[in-house]
Amino acid sequence: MGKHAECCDEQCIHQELVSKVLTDLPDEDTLYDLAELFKVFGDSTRVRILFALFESELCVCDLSEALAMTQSAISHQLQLLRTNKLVKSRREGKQVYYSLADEHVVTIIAQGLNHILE
Amino acid sequence: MGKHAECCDEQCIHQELVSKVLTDLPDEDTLYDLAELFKVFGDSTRVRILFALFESELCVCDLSEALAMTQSAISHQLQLLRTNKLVKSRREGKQVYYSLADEHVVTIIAQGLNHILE
DNA sequence: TTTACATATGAGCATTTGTTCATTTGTTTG
DNA sequence: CAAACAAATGAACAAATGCTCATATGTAAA
Repeated sequence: MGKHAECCDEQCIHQELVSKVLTDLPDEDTLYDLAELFKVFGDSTRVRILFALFESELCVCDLSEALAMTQSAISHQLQLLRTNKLVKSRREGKQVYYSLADEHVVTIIAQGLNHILE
Repeated sequence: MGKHAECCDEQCIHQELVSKVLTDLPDEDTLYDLAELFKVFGDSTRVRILFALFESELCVCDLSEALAMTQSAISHQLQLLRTNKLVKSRREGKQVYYSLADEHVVTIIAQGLNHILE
């Protein structure tokens, strides 16, 4: 005990509280996955892509045009969004259409907006 | 038009959709702030700190002990959390107690959990 | 006022991240 | 089949990030 908290004399540590925190903390995997999920929302390019998809499904080219970014940049970000199950894709001929994977995406972004708009 | 979408021949672009997306996209500042907010949640150390504060307010030393990290590392992250108004602090003697700034924090994390737990 | 303790902070460094560029893959049309 | 187009992908590189270490600041007790 006190292994990492050599910063202070342990007399300032509230042991009961710390113990409770330790038992109630989600497991490492959950914490990691949760952080990874939010990391995906933590980039304005990806947020803009998601907002764009609020309207309707769009192909890579549409997104590229709407966000004024290269096809490659958009495509890379779409892969990341897809890996994290925030968007899904559907191929139709030469084009691939992307859309939101589920309603969680909308809810999470709405909560975020709530916070920054105070 | 088509400035950045040299990837494709514009014949694949759905102009009406793209136009609608452009008018409905939030302004740059909002998008940036939103991404910045989620970026804060996008790190497992910070997520762990927030989870710990679900229990009760804790001093830096408690957090350092609970998360098994140095006081400096915790302190740096707390500053970031404070700057983004996710936690607030209260000094009591030599110690500084941190707690969640508001309920949005809980709601946002809950939504994130919902998503990863499918 | 000196000493000790709790926290904050700046600089440095290794790692991660987002974009670009070049190329490849998949699909349709001639 | 070859040619053209839409999208995906790997490598490279600059920028951002999170931690460590050393030190500074703020507070209380001796």
